Amino acid sequence: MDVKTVCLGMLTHGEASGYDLKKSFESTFAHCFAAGFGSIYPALAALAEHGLVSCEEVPQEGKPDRKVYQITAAGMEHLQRELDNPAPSHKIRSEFLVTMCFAHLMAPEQVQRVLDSRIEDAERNLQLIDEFEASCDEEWPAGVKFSLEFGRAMLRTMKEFVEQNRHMLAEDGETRQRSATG
Amino acid sequence: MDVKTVCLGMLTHGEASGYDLKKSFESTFAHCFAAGFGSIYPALAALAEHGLVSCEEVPQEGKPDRKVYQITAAGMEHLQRELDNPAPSHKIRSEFLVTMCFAHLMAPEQVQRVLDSRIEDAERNLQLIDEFEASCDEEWPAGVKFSLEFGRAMLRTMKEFVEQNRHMLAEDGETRQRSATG
DNA sequence: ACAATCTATATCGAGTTGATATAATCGCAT
DNA sequence: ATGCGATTATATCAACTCGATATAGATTGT
Repeated sequence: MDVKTVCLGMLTHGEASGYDLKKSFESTFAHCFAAGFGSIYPALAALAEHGLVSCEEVPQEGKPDRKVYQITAAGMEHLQRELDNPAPSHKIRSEFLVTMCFAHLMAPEQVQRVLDSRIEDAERNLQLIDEFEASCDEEWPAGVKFSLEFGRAMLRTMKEFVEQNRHMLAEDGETRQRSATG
Repeated sequence: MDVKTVCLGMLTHGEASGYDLKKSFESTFAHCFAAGFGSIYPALAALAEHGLVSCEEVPQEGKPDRKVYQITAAGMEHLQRELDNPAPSHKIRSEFLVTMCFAHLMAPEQVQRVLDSRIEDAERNLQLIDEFEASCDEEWPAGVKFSLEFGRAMLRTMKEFVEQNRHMLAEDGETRQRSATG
């Protein structure tokens, strides 16, 4: 599954422009799948080329034309085939955890800064989910709610884990210097 | 931070070939950072070109030469600068969660298959962490332990969440058909 | 009056993914 | 012994993604 498929899925909620889809990536899907304009626009172009979406160009004075995309019957079929994968992936790419693996090469203050920023990031993302759910109660299908609650549960665990285990990396400035400087 | 930096970090544990590093990506780092040969070999080549690692070609009869890489002083400095990032990222890319967002477009049995496979995947990964920790108690720095325990905590939450909330997606075959077929 | 932010599209280089190719050796079962 | 698959080991390639950058009028805030 790539950005194309996710865009296709988003279009089942109704027609949208690339800009609109970007907003979905930053709200509904923020906790599970990121995509920038550099992926979205080529994806929409490819979908249109294969007849999976149709595009209506809405002229606007001054601004560039607003290109509004709509999923086609062929697109709907394609999406359903993509959703047939029995074991969709769930991947982590964590500079944070890699960094922590090398904590013994870092200044202790830097390690604590990194842990603080991870907690802050988790809190920020929890708040985003809260705000999103508050702003649109009811209208989303159960799966979206499931996905958001999943994200919330993971973020809570992340925050609590860092808070409760940061002492593992709070060196007393003795172990580190020995091994770092020989 | 990219694959280059992670390879550099891995080499602080001692010299290794691209093949050896791949094994690290599949064990110590499996829960936080994936990389295949298509990333690792170009990364090592680029690191060697910039003098951040040195390469010793060990000829082997029949097999291609084994290229053993070692981190240099310049590489060590570079690594430490990379580790200075105060807010390293932690990214999710989840085909699973995207799929669940569109559960209302899927056959109910397929939804349950996907949930089953997610639980199995979590169990498999928890087991991998258990095995890895059992096989090498003591020798890893605290940060690696922290990172592994973090992975374990997240996987446990994932498994429990799916087990306890899958009923949200267990439709009674009534809601779905109405909205799917009109 | 001016700055910042928003709407809106698009491109590009660098980096990554996943598949594929090559080739000898090792363990094991028939 | 012979054959099979797994392991050791490197490498490439097309397709895809990321993050930065460019453009440009409209709106909102100070």
